[in-house]
Amino acid sequence: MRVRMAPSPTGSFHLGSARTALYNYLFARKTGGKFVLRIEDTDQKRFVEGAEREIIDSLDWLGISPDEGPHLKGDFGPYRQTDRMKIYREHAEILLNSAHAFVCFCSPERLSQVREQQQKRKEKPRYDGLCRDLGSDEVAQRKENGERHVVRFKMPEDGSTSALDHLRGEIVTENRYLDDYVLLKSDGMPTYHLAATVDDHLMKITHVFRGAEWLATFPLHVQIIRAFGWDEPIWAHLSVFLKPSGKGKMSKREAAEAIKDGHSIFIKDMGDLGYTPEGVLNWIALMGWGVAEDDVMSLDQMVERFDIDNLTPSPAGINFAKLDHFNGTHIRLLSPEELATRIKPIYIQAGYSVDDSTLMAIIPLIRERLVTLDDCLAFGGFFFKEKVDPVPEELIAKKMDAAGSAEIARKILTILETLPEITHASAEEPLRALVEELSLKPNQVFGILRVAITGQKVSPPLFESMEIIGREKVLERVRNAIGILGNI
RNA sequence: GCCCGGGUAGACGAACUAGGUAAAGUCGCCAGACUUUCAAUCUGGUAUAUGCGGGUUCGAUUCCCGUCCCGGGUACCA
Repeated sequence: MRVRMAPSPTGSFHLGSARTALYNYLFARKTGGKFVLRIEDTDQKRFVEGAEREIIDSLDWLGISPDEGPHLKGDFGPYRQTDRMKIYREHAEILLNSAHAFVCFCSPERLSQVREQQQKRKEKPRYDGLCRDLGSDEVAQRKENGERHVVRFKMPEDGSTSALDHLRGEIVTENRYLDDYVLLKSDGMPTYHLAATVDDHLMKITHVFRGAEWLATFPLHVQIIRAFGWDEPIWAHLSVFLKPSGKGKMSKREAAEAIKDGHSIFIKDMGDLGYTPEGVLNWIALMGWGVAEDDVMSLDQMVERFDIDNLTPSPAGINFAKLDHFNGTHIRLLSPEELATRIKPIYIQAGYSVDDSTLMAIIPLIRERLVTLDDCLAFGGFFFKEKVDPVPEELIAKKMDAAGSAEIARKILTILETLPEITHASAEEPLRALVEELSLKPNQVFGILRVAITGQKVSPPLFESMEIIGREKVLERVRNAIGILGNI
């Protein structure tokens, strides 16, 4: 089995493309086949520099790299369509010779005029067939004269085209609704329709999983393949992604705004936002794939369970809450060592100097609190700081004033100073005794201490944290807090 | 306008493509347990709905007709 992902380098690699790639990858692995990356760069106007690099990088980041592609070896190259121009011209020639295509000299101006008139008459705009039956002599002559021309597919005028989509079944379209689509543009470049069908055949693609936006020209592609007399691949048109509400597609503006909430539909942003490849993969896998149970899956598990019969044709709303869920779940599935190597760069980038033993020590304290990897800053940044800067007001316990809180802090200090070592085991008992003695809520006493030690109201468990921070710094931070409370 | 898809709780999706009890499971949300904050974990709850209206049928998410909504196409873009 051979499958392919054929993006055009015209913009950022997004969720939809990623899922198409994933399904292709899963199918290839499942069947022991090959996953091919082909760059469809025939549209020079929309070409974006660096987009191909981003596609490859995104695939690598996700861990679903292709087996063949422009950056890899392979027996079916070249894998970039602009490097295959000769092939397309030859194949256009074949269709011309078999009368499945014709040369068309109509100017864009004439075509838009025709369209206008058709629309005025409430007809469907389509090519009016002026050049459909030009004699070969005339064609040769006009070409000789240097007239600009394209090659169009000669769509049968009668009958209908039946195409089989694996997810939807038979899709029947009457040929009179189909157009004489352009195959070769006047600049010599092929259109998608020619290039993709030719390449899929030459690259021996057996299954085409592509976006549902191709459904409209699906009959055309089937027609082209039949005109060549080739075997068809199995087709599956994957549903589109909708905005979170499930109503309508996400606009460019909405996509840009998602970033402000820490979300993105672009794979290149995922790492920076603290998402893991495992989480993202699991998330997109389940948009359009009905998995009955145990839906937390590793890539290997997905390969094992993937089945194109379980794919759904209906559109799926993008649900970022679910991404958070899968991300957190996969973070907790990581080994402590693996998690450490992933968050270490985040601390370093934030300017902390990180020693590995402290890092390993805090992993058990923060791992189940992380939704995204960069949450490690919020939950564990204070471990690596020389000193913390509590917000004065936050040091004041509930239902108490600054003086009262300072008083408690002093009592805490006294207790901690008597301890030769501050550990979970040694500190908990005396501090709880203090809570009893003052008849306060644990929350009040520990709250003061928490803010003093960590500089924040929400943190990993207190006693374990103090143990890691060490006696010296703990005492210093408590004294500092007492000072702050005294100045309020 | 026309053509082609899609429409099951707030979201994803089950109910195997011969019409036979519709909503399993996941996320979210709410509550409880645990508790030192936040989580994690466990338990319970939440949502009466097959877009809508007809028809065929003993019986319709499934078949037929009409209609609405969403998406794609209607390009020398992919």
